[in-house]
Order: sequence, then C-alpha cells, then structure tokens
Amino acid sequence: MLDKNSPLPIYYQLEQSIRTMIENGQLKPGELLPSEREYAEKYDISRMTVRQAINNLASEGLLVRQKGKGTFIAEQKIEQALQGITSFSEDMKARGLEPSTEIIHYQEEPAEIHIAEKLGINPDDPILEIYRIRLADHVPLAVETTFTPKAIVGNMTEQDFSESFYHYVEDTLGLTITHGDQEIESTLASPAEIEHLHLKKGDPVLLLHRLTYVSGKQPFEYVRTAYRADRYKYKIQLPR
Amino acid sequence: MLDKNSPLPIYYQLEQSIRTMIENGQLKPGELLPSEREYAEKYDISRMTVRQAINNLASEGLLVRQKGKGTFIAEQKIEQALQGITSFSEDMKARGLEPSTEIIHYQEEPAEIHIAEKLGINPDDPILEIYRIRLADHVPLAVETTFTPKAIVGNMTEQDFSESFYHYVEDTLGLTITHGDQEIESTLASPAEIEHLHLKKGDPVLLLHRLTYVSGKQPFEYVRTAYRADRYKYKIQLPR
DNA sequence: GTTATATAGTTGTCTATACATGTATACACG
DNA sequence: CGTGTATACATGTATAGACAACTATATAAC
Repeated sequence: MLDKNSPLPIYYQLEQSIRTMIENGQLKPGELLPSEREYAEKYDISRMTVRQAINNLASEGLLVRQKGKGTFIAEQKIEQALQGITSFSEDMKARGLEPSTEIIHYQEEPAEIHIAEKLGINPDDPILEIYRIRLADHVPLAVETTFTPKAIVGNMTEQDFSESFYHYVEDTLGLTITHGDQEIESTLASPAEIEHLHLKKGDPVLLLHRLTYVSGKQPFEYVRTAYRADRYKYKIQLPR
Repeated sequence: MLDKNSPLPIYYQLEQSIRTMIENGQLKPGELLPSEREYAEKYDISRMTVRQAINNLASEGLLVRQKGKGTFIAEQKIEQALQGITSFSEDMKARGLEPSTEIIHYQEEPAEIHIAEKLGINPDDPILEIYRIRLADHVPLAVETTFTPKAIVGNMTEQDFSESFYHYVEDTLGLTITHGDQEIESTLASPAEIEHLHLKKGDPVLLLHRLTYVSGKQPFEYVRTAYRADRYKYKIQLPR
C-alpha cells in the first residue's frame, strides 16, 4: 500500500490514501476511522507519522478527532456555496427561486475616472456597461450594473454575457476567477431604483459592490447591485 | 517563561507566547523567528514540542516556514481578518479607528421562543442579554444586542465579557469557534436606534445578524448589530 | 575571477517510547 | 438494583535522537 522508498513522505501517502477512500465512499461520513495504533501496525510505521497524516486531514475538516473515542469521518459541509463568489442566478437557485433577467442596456463606452481606477485601467479606455433588472420568480428584486474592460473580454456578445458571464470568462477566455472584494451598505433607493423595483420614496435598498479578480490581481468586473431591502437578505457562512 | 507544571500544554503556552509577541509588535512582519533548536534549548523542551507550536501558528497563516532558511512572521494579516468572523473591535482596528463600548444593560433572563430556537435551547432556559452602544473614535456607530446561553458561558462576569468575549470562550471555556451564519439586510432605523445613534426618522441602517458556533454545531451566541448606514460599509473578501 | 567543495545551520521526516487524559464496558461489591 | 472499580483502548502530550533536504557562506582548487 505505502511505498517507503518513494520520494513522497509516508505521512503524505497515508494522507492521500485516506482522502481517496473518503472521496470514493469507502469511508462514509460519521464512520469511525481505524485507530492510530492500527494504522501504525498495519503499515509498520510510527504512530507519530500516522498522527501527522490524520492531523492534516483533521485541520482540513475532513476528519474529526475525539479524545478517548477515536477519529471520525466528518459530516458533509452543507452550505459551502454561500462562502464564495456567487452570481445572481446561483444565489437565487440556492434559495429555491427562479432567476430571470431583463437587460435595459448593453453598451460600449469610455471609462469614467472612478470606474477606471477600480478596474486598474486608464480613463477613457473602452469598457462595457450593462444595466439589468434581476427578477426572482418573475418579480423585480434588484437592479445591477456591470462594468468590464473591453481589453479583457474582447468581442463578447450580449448572448455570451447573458448565458453565463463567469463561465465565459473562465472557459472561453481561459482565465481563473480568484477572489472578490465586496462592500455592502444600506441606503435609500434612488429615483431609477424606485422606478425599476416598484418602490416608493424613502424605501431602503441593500447596496452591494464587488470588484472581481482573475489571476490573483487583475480586476475584470466591477458590479453594483441594489436589492429591494424588504425582499432580500445577504447570507454568508463565515469560517473561524 | 513557560510553566512545565501548568495544566496547559507546553506547546500551547509557547504558541500563545509567540502569538502575543506578534500582536505586541515585538516580532514584526517579515522578521525571522528564532530557530526551532534555539527555542528548544532556551526553554529546555523537545524540538518536536516547539514544532507543534510553530506548526499551529503556520497553519493559521501567522508564520511562514521556509525549508533551509527559517520561519518568518507573515506579512499583512489585515486583509485576512475580513474573510472570517471578526469582533467589532477587530473590525474597527483594521479600519484604523479606535473602538470603544458603552454597556446599556447586561442581564440574565429566560429565552424568548425565537431566540431559543436560534440558539438551539428550550424556551425560558436562562440566557444573558447584553445591549451595547459601539463607538468608533468616540462617535456612536452601532448598537449591538448579544444573546448567549448561561448553560455555555456559566458565570461569566460583565468584566470577562467586555474584555474579550471570544477570547473568554476559546481560552477560558476551552471551546473552539468554528464558524458563523451571517445575514445582512437594510432597514429603516427603529426609535431606539434613532435615539442611540443620533439619527432622524427615515434614516436607513445596516442590520447584521450572526449566529456563531463552537465545535462545528453548537451555537453559543446570537448577535444583532445595527450600523449607521452613512458611516459604515460591510467589507469582505470572497474566495474563488 | 570562477568554480567546486566543504561546512554549518535551517526546516522536514521518521522512529521508539513513555505517560497523561478521556471514554466505554465488564464486573464485583454493597 | 445501583455503584464504584478495574480494565482496555482511544487520542493528547512530550521526549531524545537520527537522518534527509535545502540554503547560505566560506574556502580551496583551477
């Protein structure tokens, strides 16, 4: 099973072996893992080496140690999706709602200075500005404005964009979405928001801004979404 | 420095000692940490014990190990903090503001049904309810209500609570904070919020609710914070 | 000067062992 | 019937030592 002459460390081989068995379903959530001594005897290695493998998996959350009882396969992490960047569509589906979109405009224009700053490009560089109404179960829930540099997305069509912007970026352009810097604030609805979301003057909205990055540092979109405050809560699961 | 007769493990004492020196600025980002052998000789402990302390800090991202060279204090912990659960104090310090707190009340009472549900306890089980005004640079920024079961925090004093609730939970109670489920919404300020935050009728607030868990599944606090919308944005860095 | 070579110091891996501490069960005692 | 107690077994902590792999520097050879 384990190759002591391999250049790969023994603890790492054992770690991968256990990881694979969990992924294959040979070890199921809630099940008891063989004890450290059993592993040590079975493979004729030191218990400390076994511990190094198990500790790594435990700190990843794949295993759960319990003093005096044993080590168990962790239960499935339920709502992982909400921890990372989600598109409006993904968010709505996760809530059991049917997303749809109405594009108000899709146009090329020179970047305004504060947009250019955020996107890390020069003022008046060409960008795409897309303004959309986002609906959940056919009811307007949010208005969303997306700014993205033409230098990155090239000749993306309105079709490419509306099918799935993120898939287009990752699959067709071959870029990797790494992270996003997000800000959330509360304000009163603007006249345009009042009109598109069927609100009245003095109603609050939840305002979400996000700068999304590819390859660790290059911003490729700045998106601003205004949600009806009475119908939308932002939900997130935070670690540690 | 380290107490070998303490019930606290030696590796844990060393870990906290190094952690403190980083927080105090006695060890600065980029700086080289003393070598494992130096620590082992200085405190007359085994090198493996030193490694356990350093490994824990490295897996937290506080230290960076480099084979053949040494172990270094990690750069910018600032942006990392925003990815996970933060206390008001941590949040404010990361923004360069000075946090302070005014406790309005700190009282024991039976849990209301919807609070009991969230905390996973029975209605009328004893809980602590703490209502505080949170200030940044001595200006009221938010009002915060915390609910926590007496069954978990026991005889925590107002002093324990206000120094650092999370440190009390982790260090004194020996629990591990694993994650939090957070919701953020936008509403208009309530009369109490108008008074404490010096707002006027019709002003919006950013409302943040969080259920914080220990040991993966046990909720230990439900906290509701209302921020002045004109002075606060919620910032978070999202992965992938 | 440039290039090997030795050397010392670092973290990485691994062993073998010992005792502490927590959990569960079987069993004798009252 | 309940209750300690012994026992077995689990993980947790800690030790002392060995060698491997990597980095940097000094030194010798060319």
